[in-house]
Amino acid sequence: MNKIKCFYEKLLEKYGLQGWWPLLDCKGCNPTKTGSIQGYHPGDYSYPKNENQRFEICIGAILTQNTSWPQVEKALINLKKINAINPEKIKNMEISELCHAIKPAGYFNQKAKKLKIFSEFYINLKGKKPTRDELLALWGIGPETADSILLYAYKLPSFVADAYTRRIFSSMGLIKKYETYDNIKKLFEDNLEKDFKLYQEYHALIVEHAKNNKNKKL
DNA sequence: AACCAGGACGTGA
DNA sequence: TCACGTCATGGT
Repeated sequence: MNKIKCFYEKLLEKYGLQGWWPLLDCKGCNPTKTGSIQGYHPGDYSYPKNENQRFEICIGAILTQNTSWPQVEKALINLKKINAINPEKIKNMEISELCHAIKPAGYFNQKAKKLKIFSEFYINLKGKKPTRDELLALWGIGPETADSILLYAYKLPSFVADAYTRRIFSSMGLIKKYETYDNIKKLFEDNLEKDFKLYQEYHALIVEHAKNNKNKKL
Protein backbone atom coordinates (compact mmCIF):
# COMPACT_ATOMS: atom_id res chain seq x y z
CA MET A 1 0.00 0.00 0.00
CA ASN A 2 1.34 3.45 -0.87
CA LYS A 3 2.04 6.06 1.78
CA ILE A 4 -0.91 8.24 0.85
CA LYS A 5 -3.39 5.41 1.25
CA CYS A 6 -1.62 4.13 4.31
CA PHE A 7 -1.92 7.47 6.07
CA TYR A 8 -5.63 7.54 5.27
CA GLU A 9 -6.09 4.22 7.00
CA LYS A 10 -4.35 5.54 10.10
CA LEU A 11 -6.46 8.70 10.21
CA LEU A 12 -9.64 6.72 9.74
CA GLU A 13 -8.73 4.38 12.56
CA LYS A 14 -7.95 7.28 14.85
CA TYR A 15 -10.90 9.59 14.11
CA GLY A 16 -13.53 7.48 12.40
CA LEU A 17 -15.87 8.48 9.60
CA GLN A 18 -16.40 12.24 9.42
CA GLY A 19 -19.66 12.54 7.51
CA TRP A 20 -19.01 15.74 5.61
CA TRP A 21 -20.44 18.05 4.22
CA PRO A 22 -22.43 19.35 7.22
CA LEU A 23 -26.00 20.39 6.40
CA LEU A 24 -28.49 22.50 8.34
CA ASP A 25 -31.32 20.01 8.15
CA CYS A 26 -30.54 16.36 8.01
CA LYS A 27 -32.69 14.24 10.24
CA GLY A 28 -30.92 11.45 12.01
CA CYS A 29 -27.59 13.18 11.70
CA ASN A 30 -24.95 12.40 14.25
CA PRO A 31 -24.25 15.43 16.46
CA THR A 32 -20.64 14.55 17.16
CA LYS A 33 -18.82 17.76 16.37
CA THR A 34 -18.61 20.17 19.27
CA GLY A 35 -19.79 23.70 18.68
CA SER A 36 -21.73 22.61 15.69
CA ILE A 37 -25.32 22.07 14.79
CA GLN A 38 -26.28 18.52 13.94
CA GLY A 39 -25.10 18.59 10.39
CA TYR A 40 -22.71 15.70 9.97
CA HIS A 41 -23.83 12.34 8.64
CA PRO A 42 -21.02 9.78 9.03
CA GLY A 43 -21.36 6.75 6.80
CA ASP A 44 -24.29 8.20 4.87
CA TYR A 45 -23.22 9.29 1.39
CA SER A 46 -26.73 9.97 0.12
CA TYR A 47 -26.40 13.72 0.63
CA PRO A 48 -27.20 16.09 -0.92
CA LYS A 49 -30.68 14.62 -1.22
CA ASN A 50 -32.13 17.49 -3.23
CA GLU A 51 -31.26 20.68 -5.10
CA ASN A 52 -31.82 22.69 -1.96
CA GLN A 53 -29.08 20.86 -0.10
CA ARG A 54 -26.81 20.91 -3.13
CA PHE A 55 -27.03 24.68 -3.29
CA GLU A 56 -26.50 24.94 0.46
CA ILE A 57 -23.20 23.08 0.10
CA CYS A 58 -22.10 25.35 -2.73
CA ILE A 59 -22.68 28.58 -0.86
CA GLY A 60 -21.24 27.07 2.31
CA ALA A 61 -18.06 26.34 0.38
CA ILE A 62 -17.85 29.99 -0.62
CA LEU A 63 -18.72 31.33 2.83
CA THR A 64 -16.09 29.19 4.55
CA GLN A 65 -13.19 30.74 2.67
CA ASN A 66 -10.62 31.63 5.30
CA THR A 67 -13.34 31.40 7.95
CA SER A 68 -14.17 28.85 10.66
CA TRP A 69 -17.21 26.68 10.14
CA PRO A 70 -19.24 27.81 13.18
CA GLN A 71 -19.22 31.33 11.71
CA VAL A 72 -20.49 29.93 8.42
CA GLU A 73 -23.29 28.09 10.22
CA LYS A 74 -24.50 31.36 11.69
CA ALA A 75 -24.56 32.92 8.24
CA LEU A 76 -26.40 29.93 6.77
CA ILE A 77 -29.00 30.04 9.52
CA ASN A 78 -29.54 33.74 8.86
CA LEU A 79 -30.01 32.99 5.18
CA LYS A 80 -32.42 30.18 5.89
CA LYS A 81 -34.56 32.43 8.07
CA ILE A 82 -35.17 34.70 5.10
CA ASN A 83 -35.59 31.80 2.67
CA ALA A 84 -32.37 32.72 0.94
CA ILE A 85 -30.71 29.36 0.56
CA ASN A 86 -32.02 29.57 -2.94
CA PRO A 87 -30.24 30.83 -6.07
CA GLU A 88 -33.18 32.86 -7.40
CA LYS A 89 -33.62 34.57 -4.07
CA ILE A 90 -29.92 35.42 -3.70
CA LYS A 91 -29.74 36.64 -7.27
CA ASN A 92 -32.64 39.04 -6.77
CA MET A 93 -32.28 40.22 -3.17
CA GLU A 94 -30.78 43.52 -2.11
CA ILE A 95 -27.02 43.33 -1.76
CA SER A 96 -27.25 45.14 1.58
CA GLU A 97 -29.67 42.54 2.91
CA LEU A 98 -27.38 39.76 1.72
CA CYS A 99 -24.38 41.40 3.38
CA HIS A 100 -26.28 41.69 6.64
CA ALA A 101 -27.28 38.02 6.62
CA ILE A 102 -23.80 36.66 5.98
CA LYS A 103 -22.02 39.12 8.24
CA PRO A 104 -20.91 36.51 10.83
CA ALA A 105 -18.82 34.74 8.17
CA GLY A 106 -16.70 37.83 7.56
CA TYR A 107 -15.60 39.41 4.26
CA PHE A 108 -19.28 40.11 3.68
CA ASN A 109 -18.80 42.58 0.84
CA GLN A 110 -16.70 40.17 -1.17
CA LYS A 111 -18.72 37.11 -0.26
CA ALA A 112 -22.05 38.76 -1.09
CA LYS A 113 -20.70 39.50 -4.54
CA LYS A 114 -19.40 35.95 -4.88
CA LEU A 115 -22.79 34.51 -3.88
CA LYS A 116 -24.57 36.70 -6.42
CA ILE A 117 -22.23 35.62 -9.21
CA PHE A 118 -22.39 31.97 -8.25
CA SER A 119 -26.19 31.99 -7.95
CA GLU A 120 -26.59 33.25 -11.49
CA PHE A 121 -24.16 30.61 -12.71
CA TYR A 122 -26.03 27.92 -10.76
CA ILE A 123 -29.37 28.93 -12.27
CA ASN A 124 -27.92 28.75 -15.77
CA LEU A 125 -26.68 25.21 -15.14
CA LYS A 126 -30.32 24.08 -15.16
CA GLY A 127 -29.47 20.94 -13.24
CA LYS A 128 -26.35 20.11 -15.23
CA LYS A 129 -23.08 19.43 -13.41
CA PRO A 130 -20.46 22.17 -13.70
CA THR A 131 -16.92 21.43 -14.81
CA ARG A 132 -13.90 22.44 -12.78
CA ASP A 133 -12.87 24.96 -15.41
CA GLU A 134 -16.31 26.52 -15.44
CA LEU A 135 -16.15 26.99 -11.68
CA LEU A 136 -12.62 28.38 -11.77
CA ALA A 137 -13.68 30.90 -14.40
CA LEU A 138 -16.09 32.48 -11.91
CA TRP A 139 -14.88 35.42 -9.86
CA GLY A 140 -14.53 34.28 -6.26
CA ILE A 141 -14.13 30.57 -6.94
CA GLY A 142 -10.55 29.36 -6.56
CA PRO A 143 -9.19 25.81 -6.73
CA GLU A 144 -10.14 24.74 -3.22
CA THR A 145 -13.69 26.08 -3.40
CA ALA A 146 -14.15 24.55 -6.85
CA ASP A 147 -12.97 21.15 -5.67
CA SER A 148 -15.16 21.33 -2.56
CA ILE A 149 -18.20 22.02 -4.71
CA LEU A 150 -17.38 19.22 -7.14
CA LEU A 151 -16.62 16.73 -4.38
CA TYR A 152 -19.39 17.44 -1.88
CA ALA A 153 -22.19 19.04 -3.86
CA TYR A 154 -21.79 16.90 -6.99
CA LYS A 155 -20.08 13.78 -5.64
CA LEU A 156 -17.33 13.95 -8.24
CA PRO A 157 -13.89 12.55 -7.29
CA SER A 158 -11.99 15.83 -7.23
CA PHE A 159 -9.56 15.91 -4.31
CA VAL A 160 -9.58 19.00 -2.10
CA ALA A 161 -5.98 19.92 -1.34
CA ASP A 162 -6.28 22.64 1.29
CA ALA A 163 -3.66 24.44 3.38
CA TYR A 164 -3.82 21.70 6.01
CA THR A 165 -2.93 19.10 3.42
CA ARG A 166 0.17 21.02 2.42
CA ARG A 167 1.17 21.58 6.02
CA ILE A 168 0.79 17.98 7.11
CA PHE A 169 2.30 16.25 4.09
CA SER A 170 5.20 18.63 3.69
CA SER A 171 6.16 18.07 7.31
CA MET A 172 5.94 14.34 6.61
CA GLY A 173 8.38 14.89 3.76
CA LEU A 174 5.99 13.59 1.10
CA ILE A 175 5.77 16.90 -0.75
CA LYS A 176 7.84 20.06 -1.00
CA LYS A 177 7.02 22.81 1.45
CA TYR A 178 5.68 25.13 -1.24
CA GLU A 179 4.29 22.59 -3.69
CA THR A 180 1.52 23.99 -5.87
CA TYR A 181 -2.14 23.27 -5.24
CA ASP A 182 -2.56 21.34 -8.47
CA ASN A 183 0.48 19.17 -7.85
CA ILE A 184 -0.70 18.22 -4.37
CA LYS A 185 -4.14 17.45 -5.75
CA LYS A 186 -2.57 15.27 -8.45
CA LEU A 187 -0.41 13.40 -5.95
CA PHE A 188 -3.50 12.31 -4.04
CA GLU A 189 -5.54 11.48 -7.10
CA ASP A 190 -2.66 9.42 -8.52
CA ASN A 191 -2.35 7.39 -5.34
CA LEU A 192 -6.00 6.76 -4.54
CA GLU A 193 -8.78 4.92 -6.33
CA LYS A 194 -11.15 7.41 -7.93
CA ASP A 195 -13.87 7.22 -5.30
CA PHE A 196 -15.73 10.31 -4.15
CA LYS A 197 -16.48 8.74 -0.77
CA LEU A 198 -12.80 8.14 -0.14
CA TYR A 199 -11.92 11.68 -1.23
CA GLN A 200 -14.59 13.15 1.03
CA GLU A 201 -13.49 11.21 4.08
CA TYR A 202 -9.80 11.81 3.49
CA HIS A 203 -10.17 15.57 3.15
CA ALA A 204 -12.41 15.77 6.21
CA LEU A 205 -10.00 13.60 8.19
CA ILE A 206 -7.10 15.85 7.26
CA VAL A 207 -9.00 18.86 8.58
CA GLU A 208 -9.91 17.02 11.76
CA HIS A 209 -6.34 15.88 12.28
CA ALA A 210 -4.98 19.37 11.71
CA LYS A 211 -7.44 20.85 14.20
CA ASN A 212 -6.46 18.26 16.77
CA ASN A 213 -2.80 19.12 16.36
CA LYS A 214 -3.01 22.86 15.89
CA ASN A 215 -0.72 23.53 18.83
CA LYS A 216 1.83 20.94 17.81
CA LYS A 217 4.24 21.26 14.95
CA LEU A 218 3.14 18.04 13.31
C1' DA B 1 -3.63 41.30 22.08
C1' DA B 2 -1.78 39.12 18.26
C1' DC B 3 -3.14 35.40 15.59
C1' DC B 4 -5.89 32.24 13.07
C1' DA B 5 -10.02 30.24 10.54
C1' DG B 6 -12.14 24.40 5.84
C1' DG B 7 -9.09 31.40 0.33
C1' DA B 8 -9.17 34.30 -3.49
C1' DC B 9 -8.04 38.35 -5.92
C1' DG B 10 -5.37 42.64 -7.21
C1' DT B 11 -1.08 44.83 -7.77
C1' DG B 12 3.78 45.77 -8.73
C1' DA B 13 8.01 44.01 -9.75
C1' DT C 1 5.92 33.71 -11.70
C1' DC C 2 6.05 35.57 -7.00
C1' DA C 3 5.68 38.23 -2.93
C1' DC C 4 2.54 41.13 -0.57
C1' DG C 5 -1.58 43.61 0.66
C1' DT C 6 -6.64 43.45 1.15
C1' DC C 7 -10.86 41.69 2.65
C1' DA C 8 -13.86 41.30 8.15
C1' DT C 9 -15.77 38.68 11.87
C1' DG C 10 -15.21 36.17 16.13
C1' DG C 11 -12.26 32.30 18.75
C1' DT C 12 -8.49 31.57 21.60
